[in-house]
Amino acid sequence: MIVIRSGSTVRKTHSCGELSLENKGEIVVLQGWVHRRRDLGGVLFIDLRDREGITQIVFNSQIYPELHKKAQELSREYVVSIKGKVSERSDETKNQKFITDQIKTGEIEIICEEFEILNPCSSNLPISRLDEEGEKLLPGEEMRLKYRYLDLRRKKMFENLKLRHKIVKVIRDFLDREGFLEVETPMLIRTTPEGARDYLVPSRIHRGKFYALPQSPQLFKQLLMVAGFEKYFQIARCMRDEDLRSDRQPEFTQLDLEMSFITREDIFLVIERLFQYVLKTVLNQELPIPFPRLTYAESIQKYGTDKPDLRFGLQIQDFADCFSKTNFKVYQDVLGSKGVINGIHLKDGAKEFTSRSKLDLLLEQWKLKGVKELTYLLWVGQKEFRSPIGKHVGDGEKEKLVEKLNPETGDVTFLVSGEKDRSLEALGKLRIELAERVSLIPKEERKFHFSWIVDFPMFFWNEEEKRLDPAHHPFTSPLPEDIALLDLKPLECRANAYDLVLNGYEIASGSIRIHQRPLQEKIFELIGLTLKQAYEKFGFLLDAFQYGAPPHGGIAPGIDRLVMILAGADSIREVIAFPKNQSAQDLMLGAPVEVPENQLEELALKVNLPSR
RNA sequence: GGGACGGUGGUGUAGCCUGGUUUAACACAUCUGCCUGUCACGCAGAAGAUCACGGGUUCAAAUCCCGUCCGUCCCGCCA
Repeated sequence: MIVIRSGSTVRKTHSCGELSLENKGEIVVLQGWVHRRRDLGGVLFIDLRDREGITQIVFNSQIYPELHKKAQELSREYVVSIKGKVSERSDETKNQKFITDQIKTGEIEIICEEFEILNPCSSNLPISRLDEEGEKLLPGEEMRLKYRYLDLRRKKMFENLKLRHKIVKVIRDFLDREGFLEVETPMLIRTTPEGARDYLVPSRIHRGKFYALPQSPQLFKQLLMVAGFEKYFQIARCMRDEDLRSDRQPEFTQLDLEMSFITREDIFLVIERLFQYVLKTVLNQELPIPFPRLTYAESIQKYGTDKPDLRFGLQIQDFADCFSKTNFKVYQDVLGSKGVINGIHLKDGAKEFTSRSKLDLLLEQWKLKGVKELTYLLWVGQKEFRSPIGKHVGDGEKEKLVEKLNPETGDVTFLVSGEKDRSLEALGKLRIELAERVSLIPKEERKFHFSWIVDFPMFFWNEEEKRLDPAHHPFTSPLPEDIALLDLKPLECRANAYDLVLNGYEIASGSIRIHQRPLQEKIFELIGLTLKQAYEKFGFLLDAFQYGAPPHGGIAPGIDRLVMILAGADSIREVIAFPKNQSAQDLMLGAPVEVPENQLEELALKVNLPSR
């Protein structure tokens, strides 16, 4: 017989995380999931779980034989309503695991007097262990995503999303107090020529035409500045149809923020204070401000990337001076052709690279990655090293190396020679690999190193299209002192743009915008948009600029990455309730999916798949 | 689009290099029985896998080779 219930007639009086000795003797009702059962024959223990915690329920055959018999039915993940008396556990049977500052349920148990099964659960659960101890037994991500509602029952996932909620709430509280106004901007907008691929939405009313989903609310927030809102923010969803990574999803959330009548210093200060407040409120951690600043050029030179992980040193050093008079043909040629010799000195590297064969293996691996110019010096004394290029290094160079590095036995120096950008990029990646291999980044210890990267170049050269591309976006203003370079050497012109970097992740990007029409027109021209094209695409912005646009600028921190780092997770999927897999599918819903012919007809669309 | 790694009962892994002594092993989950103080309960037992798919090599393929599909990570891409 199927019993249809609209729900139990009784309501829970407490959560599974709040009872303690203070409630001793009370009759309570708990409702939740059967987390685990321990059947000892005459006595049956049920761990009842809800989002707040776990409380032990006891069925005793001597006290309530009928109830004890009926309770045999209870199995994992059954949803039940339990009525019973809060009872103190004897000292030996108290569970210390559930006696903490926040939780006291290990002190007590519920002697069940009545229960109701609100819903049973199939015995073949695709995720067999939902407890914390079972984390190593978790199924692969495919399973977890397909049965996401089960995966989300796990404490870790709930905590991650709770942390996310708190962070977003604290951000809203802070910005509200600072006088920011949250404004919603449209999701159905117009496709833009620049940037990432757009997600398109066909229009039924205007057949053959399409909306695009926003890649960011960029233009709207600038227009809100023109409208005089002065301080705007939004927790905004953004969509970009590009390939995924562990820190990139096709739809993601940004704290979008913009201010008028300010300089970048005002942006820095408000963001620094915001993150200081977030860390204090959410993790009770002190965050010193101001954050360190690096120019883009410095960051590339010292760390080989524009998002350096500052939790450890291992800076890249320039070794050109050591080899300026070398007889080694390879290095002569490199230095003679505007090349560079850079390197990283790893103290006590021999504790990881215990033999030359391990170092040779590393060289092999990097050769496969396309970095042939990597070599090493393994120091076997304060003045002696073993190296594949050992016989090419003369006494003069050796002296300079010793003077520069002051090495000790066991140190390893890694050198990469060649074209500047490529070799620095390689060393930047090597730096991360070395730090991981010698454990310079302690995982348990939550360290958060924020830094600003400033003075980005205005443009990069796009070799395929033979034109300048904006490094940030086309509404970014140049540094005032570099405006003159726009005409002369645009590639040397620096932008008034900045990134915020946290532990090696870019977590925010922003700029002071252009607010004057002639300059905006000039930038469009430089990136290869004719005035006519610019008007077609961005006429509304150029129009707006002629009606009194205030100077303005902003920034957009990525919420998913921020929460991921604060949660100590290694993928943003761990902090998104319903994420997509790497091929951008929702495995739970089975999206994307074909649509019925009549739906396409209404939109005047025809699917034309290439045959293969 | 490219590269690396992986796909073995419901779930996670071992076995694969070096083909046959494996009736495909282990843990978790499931089912049955026993058990009154467990808390990742314990004990005894049972059921459950054409080893992702297709082809090839071989007397013999989970194991070697080729192709396809799927997953994760990375490169490209992400103003």
